[in-house]
This record gives sequence, C-alpha cells and structure tokens, in this order.
Amino acid sequence: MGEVFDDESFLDSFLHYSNYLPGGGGDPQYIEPATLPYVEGFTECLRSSADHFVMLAKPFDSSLSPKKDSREKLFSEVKVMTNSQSSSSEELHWEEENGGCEKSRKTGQKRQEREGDDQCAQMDIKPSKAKNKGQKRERVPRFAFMTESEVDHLEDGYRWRKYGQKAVKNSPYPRSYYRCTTQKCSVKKRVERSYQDPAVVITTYEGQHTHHCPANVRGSSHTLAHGSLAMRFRSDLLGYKLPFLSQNSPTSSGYDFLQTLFPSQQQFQAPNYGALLQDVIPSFIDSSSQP
DNA sequence: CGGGTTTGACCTGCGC
DNA sequence: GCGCAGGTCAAACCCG
Repeated sequence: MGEVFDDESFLDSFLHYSNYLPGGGGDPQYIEPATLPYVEGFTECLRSSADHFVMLAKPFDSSLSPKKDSREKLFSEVKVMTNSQSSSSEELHWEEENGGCEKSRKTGQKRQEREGDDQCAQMDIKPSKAKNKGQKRERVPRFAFMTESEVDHLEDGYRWRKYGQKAVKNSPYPRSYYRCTTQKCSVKKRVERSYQDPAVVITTYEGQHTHHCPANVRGSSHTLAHGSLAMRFRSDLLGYKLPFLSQNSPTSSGYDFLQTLFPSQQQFQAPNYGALLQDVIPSFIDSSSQP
C-alpha cells in the first residue's frame, strides 16, 4: 500500500491499455517508456481545473492508429487538455452541456416546425444560431475508467435514467447513455463494453453532480456499489497505477480529481477518503491497495 | 400511475 | 454534397 506512482508510469500503463484496445495494435504488449514532451505531469493534469477533459476514453477509440501513433495522438490530446484554459489556436470540438441543450432545442424546434406546431412560442424556443455566434463553448469535464464487471451499468450511488442506446461501430456491444435523474443536475455517463475484452466495461462520466449522492443522503453509504460486487477495476491495465491510490497522501491529485468529479461527495475528504472511495468503487481498492 | 427502459427517428459534425 | 457515426429525443412500452 501507499506505493507512489509517478506520472510517467501511469501514462505508460494507460498507453499500455491503449495498445490493447481496438485499433491499438491488438496485442496487450507493453510499449517502452518514453519521455513526456508535452505534459508537465499527468497528475498535474488531473489536479488542475475541472474544466479539463480527462480523456482516458480516447485511446479506446478504434480510430486510433497503433503504437507510436496512438502515443503521439494521446500526447497531443493531453497537451490540449492541459492547455484548456489558454487561448490556444487549437480548437477541439467539445461536446458540452450548453451545446447539447442548444442542439436539443434546435431539434425540438425543427420537429415542431415539421409538425406545424406553434408551441414554440409557449416553450420560449429561440433561434440558436445568432445566440451561439461568438460564444465560447464551455468544456465539460469527463472522466473515463474501465472496470471488470458482469453488469454494464455499475451502481455508483447516484440515480440514472437511460435515455439512449446506440450500436457502436466495430463492436457487438451497444453503448448506453445515462443522465442523472436529479433535477438541474446535468451529469451524463456513457457505458459500453470493450469488444476486445468483453469483461471490461468502459464508463465515461461527463459533468459534475450538483447535489449529494442520494444513497448517502439516506445515510447508507454502504449501499453504494453493492449492486456491482462483480465489478473490479482492471488494475493490471490501468487502475493500479492511478496516483490517488496512495493512501499516504490524502491530498494527492486523485483525491482532488474525485472531488471535482463528485463535488458533493464529502466522503472523499481526508483522512478517510480511501475507505470511502471504496464505497464508490469498492473492489478497486481491494485489488489495488494490496501489494 | 409514476418512473424507468426500449427503440426507431432525427440531428449534427466530420471526413471524403 | 453525401454518407457515416455519435448523440439525443420522445412515443410506446414495461414494471412495481
């Protein structure tokens, strides 16, 4: 326990998995460590603003080319992540909540236009183009992680409503879309199963909860994740090198990041965050804190 | 009956 | 411009 991992080892573990996934070379073989020309440190990236997009999901993208290319692409993306506050000319296309709402409104508007419905005025639907012009898009923090689980939808204490499911290209497994059921909370998550390793579930959170975890409000934090006892982080691939597993350092970046991901989760506060993190992702700690 | 899921249709962005 | 893929909507359906 308490092993401290540096940024590079974490990234290498990360990249190791990126090679293991579709388009990533196929074989789960280790790739040699390399210097990090673009990032000051991955933990630094996690530690920084919640506006940063922690793009762990990207390497799972089948569009990535194998080996070196994926590494370079990841590095370039990490670079963008870490520069997200700057006025860099690099403009990523960010899927973010405001844009989504706008899109939804446009969708609703168009549908109503098609149907010849004049409810637009009542719903206060306004043309979006002019409004959006010159408006800088906000960036929604995302966090993706892999778990080994028999069930797709891992219980995390929050209540989710499924609002869509899509077939994923090159994968027999569909991707499910969930939205937090709490009013005014716009957190979403995507859940998909890796087709390379069907035992692995990839969960991507988007946004931050603006409320307390319902399970905790009821005073039963131990109900968290009990529906996912079969879940286990793929520590061999990624999880075990997450820097925040160092329980010797409750102020580590992982703690900070979890705080941004679950801002109302006061359980993450030191000194008990390790045990309480276990409530959220129980087996993760079990399999990772053991030397 | 209220809340959640399913599923086909639709919209948008991107690459060619 | 066109086709594709990802993301979302919403009606229909299901369930406790």
